[in-house]
Amino acid sequence: MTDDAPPLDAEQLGAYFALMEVSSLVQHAVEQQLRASGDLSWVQFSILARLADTPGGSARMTDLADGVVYSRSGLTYQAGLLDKAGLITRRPSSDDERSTTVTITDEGRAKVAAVLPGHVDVVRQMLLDPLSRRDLNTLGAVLTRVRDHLRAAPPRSAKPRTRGGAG
Amino acid sequence: MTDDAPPLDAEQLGAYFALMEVSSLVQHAVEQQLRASGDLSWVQFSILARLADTPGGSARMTDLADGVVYSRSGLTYQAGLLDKAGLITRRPSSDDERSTTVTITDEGRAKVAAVLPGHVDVVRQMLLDPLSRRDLNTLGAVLTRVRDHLRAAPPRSAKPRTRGGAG
DNA sequence: GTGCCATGCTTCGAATTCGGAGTAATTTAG
DNA sequence: CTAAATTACTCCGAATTCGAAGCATGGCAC
Repeated sequence: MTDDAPPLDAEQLGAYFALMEVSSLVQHAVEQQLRASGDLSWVQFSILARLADTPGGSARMTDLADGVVYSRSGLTYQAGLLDKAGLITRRPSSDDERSTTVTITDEGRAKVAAVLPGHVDVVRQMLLDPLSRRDLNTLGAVLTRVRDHLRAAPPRSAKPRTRGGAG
Repeated sequence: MTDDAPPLDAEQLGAYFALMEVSSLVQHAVEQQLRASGDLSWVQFSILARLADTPGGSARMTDLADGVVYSRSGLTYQAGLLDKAGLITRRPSSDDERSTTVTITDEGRAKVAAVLPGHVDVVRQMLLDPLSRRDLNTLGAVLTRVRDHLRAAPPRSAKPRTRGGAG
């Protein structure tokens, strides 16, 4: 077991709880707005936005799943919904037959364009408004560093693909 | 409608995305750890932790729901699970008969104590390690300001309690 | 005291999520 | 080239989540 796990002090706890609460609140509000303005969930919007931001408007399922923190099966489900709604198309990748290439449709782009202003509004109102430009830069810098750290050393997804060599 | 919603610039987008991704990653990892070490979900842990931190170890459902960003029905469900597991007890409040007072049991406290070290470990490893003390303070301060702002002007939970006479 | 609305919680049905099993295709080893 | 391992995705069942409706209690007006 853990021999010594010194508790977190007030500052650490405060930062942790504030992070979780703020992100929860923001995500909840964004989800409501997205649902009301375009019948989209947060995940669906994330998928569409990511596709819209990609040069060809296409990506493989895996790339999508990596970008969005999401299970593969959940992504399949949502992609099915999006497909049925005509916002994306799916077809086997030409390069790898086992891979599915997802492409955003014009209707999908229109949907993103339609909900984006409201989305931005909510984010601005909830997250950006109370922050000075300086605070914003700092927040971005700090969180980016954390994210890079997480990507470099994921505690759960660490899949040493060559289990034998270096440990 | 939104007449003009100027898009977010790179810094704003970066901060927003980084916030959502980091919190998602951290929550996911914490959830895995909690599940593995004590068969608890994040919400269940939040409930227990909040109760354990309360003087009498008790709280009303409403207070719990306010603290955790959660629907009432979801809280009822989780409280039922926690009750069945013997980690909390529920009984009608002596003050308000319609209110349910939730109290953490000794077993509940033991559970919290059991999973806390691992929980702290994960948080430290994922969030705290890559941050300097200075960064941590800044992060906490900035996020706290955002949270206060959100609590002061909730865009969705705004519940004008005097509905204007009409019913 | 009686009637009416607000509040607190639970139940219900529908939708979403996850992990694991299953299928198909690519890569690697010999 | 053939067999085994790996990778990519989908299907399935179980668990969790939410919003709306329902039930009971409390506060208030009269």
